[in-house]
Amino acid sequence: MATLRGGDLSRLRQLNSLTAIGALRGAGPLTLSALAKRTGLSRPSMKEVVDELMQLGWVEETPPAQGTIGRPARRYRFRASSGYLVGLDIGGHNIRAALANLNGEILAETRQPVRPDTPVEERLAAIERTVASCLALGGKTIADVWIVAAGTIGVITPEGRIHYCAAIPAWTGLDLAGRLREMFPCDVVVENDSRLAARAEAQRGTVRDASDVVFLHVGRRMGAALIIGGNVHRGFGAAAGEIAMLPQAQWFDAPEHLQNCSIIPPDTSPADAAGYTLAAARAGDPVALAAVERYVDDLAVGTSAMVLLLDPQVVVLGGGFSRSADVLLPPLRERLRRSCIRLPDVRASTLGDECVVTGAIDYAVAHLDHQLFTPDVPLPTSR
Amino acid sequence: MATLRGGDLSRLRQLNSLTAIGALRGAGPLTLSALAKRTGLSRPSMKEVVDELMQLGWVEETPPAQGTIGRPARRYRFRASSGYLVGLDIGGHNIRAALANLNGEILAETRQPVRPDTPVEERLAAIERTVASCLALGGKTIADVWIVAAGTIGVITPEGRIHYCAAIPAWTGLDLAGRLREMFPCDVVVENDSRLAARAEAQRGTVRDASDVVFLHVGRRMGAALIIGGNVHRGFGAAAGEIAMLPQAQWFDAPEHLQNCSIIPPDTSPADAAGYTLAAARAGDPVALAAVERYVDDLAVGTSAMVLLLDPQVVVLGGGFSRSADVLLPPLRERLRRSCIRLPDVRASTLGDECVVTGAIDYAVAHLDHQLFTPDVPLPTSR
DNA sequence: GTTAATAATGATGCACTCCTTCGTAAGTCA
DNA sequence: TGACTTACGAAGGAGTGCATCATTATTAAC
Repeated sequence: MATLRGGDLSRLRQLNSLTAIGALRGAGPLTLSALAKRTGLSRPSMKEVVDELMQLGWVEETPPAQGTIGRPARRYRFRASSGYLVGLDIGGHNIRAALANLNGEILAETRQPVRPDTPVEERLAAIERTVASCLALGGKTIADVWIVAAGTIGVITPEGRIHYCAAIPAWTGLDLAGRLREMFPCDVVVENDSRLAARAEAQRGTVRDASDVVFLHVGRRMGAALIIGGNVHRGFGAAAGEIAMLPQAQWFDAPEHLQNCSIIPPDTSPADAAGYTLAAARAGDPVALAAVERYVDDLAVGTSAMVLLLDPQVVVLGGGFSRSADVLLPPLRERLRRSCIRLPDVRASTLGDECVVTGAIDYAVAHLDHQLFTPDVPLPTSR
Repeated sequence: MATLRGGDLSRLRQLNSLTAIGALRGAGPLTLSALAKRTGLSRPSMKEVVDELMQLGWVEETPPAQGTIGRPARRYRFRASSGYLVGLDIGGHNIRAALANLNGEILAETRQPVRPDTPVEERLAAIERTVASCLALGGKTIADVWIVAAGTIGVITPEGRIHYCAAIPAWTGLDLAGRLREMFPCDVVVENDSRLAARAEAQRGTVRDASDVVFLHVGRRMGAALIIGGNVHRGFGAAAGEIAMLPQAQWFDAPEHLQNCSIIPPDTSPADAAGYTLAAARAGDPVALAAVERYVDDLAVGTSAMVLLLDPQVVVLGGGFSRSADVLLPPLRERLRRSCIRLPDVRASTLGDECVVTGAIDYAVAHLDHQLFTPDVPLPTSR
């Protein structure tokens, strides 16, 4: 009720225009009648709204559907190619970029390996290269891009500085948003990677149906994010979800159980170690199974805390280890059943390694929506 | 954006009416011009809105202000006495009732002691008596009451059953909402007591300015509640905030440190034991201070988990022990500073023992607002 | 006591948005 | 080719909000 406001007749038109845009973005091309039905407006009114939106460049006409009875209806769709969005995943070992249209449909993706100890300037240069190649792959230039949304490991400030980053030591203290703004002449937003992955999960993953979700970002690093009331919870200082910092949660070192298991061949690369243990556990190796048990024990402590505190509808296991959800979920469920009041639905993520960069695109879309739905914020020209 | 909808012209009027009601509820009597200024509408339009609201019985005129230059303006106010609200705090040792008008202004309060082992039927009878005497005290009858909002210890289901209650053993399994509905011929809502106290704190307490808050409900029982984005977070199964159930949080038995301190005289009643320890600690008794340290150690573990997870703007210490905030807050701050990324503002509640019953009234007001702001929900007749 | 200043009131006309209705147009099907 | 179906477009009407202006009630100053 805080934000509920009436106003002018033009405000009403604005609301109806936005509802129409929302309907068009949600579903593919729609006829006027279909739009009217969805928004609750009458057809003539809808016509006027759509005419206006076409004039503003937000909506365009598409060829009518074939083979329908009666006079073929004009069809309209959101003009998703008025501008483009770039998503970035700046991780310890990889930099990923994605190019998407205003609907968040991904048109191109690129990836470049880096190392956790890559110096800052070199890493920033790699980011620029990755984005440039992604734009080239999609046949666009940076001038076509409206928003760059970047996700990175670590605790970030609301303004987009890296407050603390254990995974990329040199990252700590960097004004990432500032540096990216120097690099890209458009709107830049920066967010924690786990929260972006959670967003992707809520937008296109396994929890599109739920509005209260605990997202576990598990892999070589442990992270978490919360979706509350349908929104990714950011926290007052943009530091929500950092339960790994609590010693009692036994989270920080939990992956060690999997990465230092005695059955791992000595020449295995660190990137594959945990995978080896998980695969062995799937095959029934008792030592690996014991390691998994210990890992899940630790994982469950922090997860229980989150579940007890938030009583979410769903817990999602995402991140690198989610590929082994078949091994991890049953014991995790078992632990949660014992410690929680109500066992939430426990699911595995269906998004792969692109979850963060996908979430970054979704974050950019949300940012655009926010601008769209907030009067007084100037929009990039759409025509 | 999910709930953002345009619509009809009547929808616009509805929005403006609700904005007007909101403005009138927030501030005392307002003139037409003041209302217009607040809502952004023009004076003539405001007039029409107010006329309609007067006709519907939501708004009434009050005598004009004296001693103003120019023609005195008519003043209008929300007709808070169109109906009444009852708040209930059903605790282990006390039942409290409050009667308030539709603005949430409390007109009468009553209290009746009970015991944790009071049988269910007897306790329900006590509830009925407490409410009856409260109504009598306020000069109203149950027919004047639109909503009864009840808070009680324990985990409740979304439907208002007691899922589990450690403090009142016989309470577990009771369909509290159902029994109260049999008792009172009006709308009945049931909520966890800590969440109600948090709501009171957000509405009239120390955190009116913050939208992300961790509320610690500390006393002989430990509870917690979260305010996220300005809303009290309830959880999918209405079981949010139950971090005390997590063994690692060391919360459940934390009050024992204060209640079983060796310096407490043997004939002290259990209700006063912790208070004795806290008072001794304030006076500098080393044994009491050590007990307080141990208590805060435990309290800080669960609090750290919540702060790390949610990154709230404020942590509020409420409940019975908040009277000793001067003793508890400094060491709690110290612990949190060490374990958290960003130390939130740590404050003491200013509401006393009536925090839950006050919060129940605020919950009833919120429920009424919800009905007001949700079309299609029939309202109690207001005229 | 009279007059000027101030601020609210009430009435009028206008602009905008949405709705209903109806005749017309453009397809499919028999 | 004609019947049927569906969409289009235009016209008229109702509801809502705004700007404007003459009127009214009160205070302040002379």
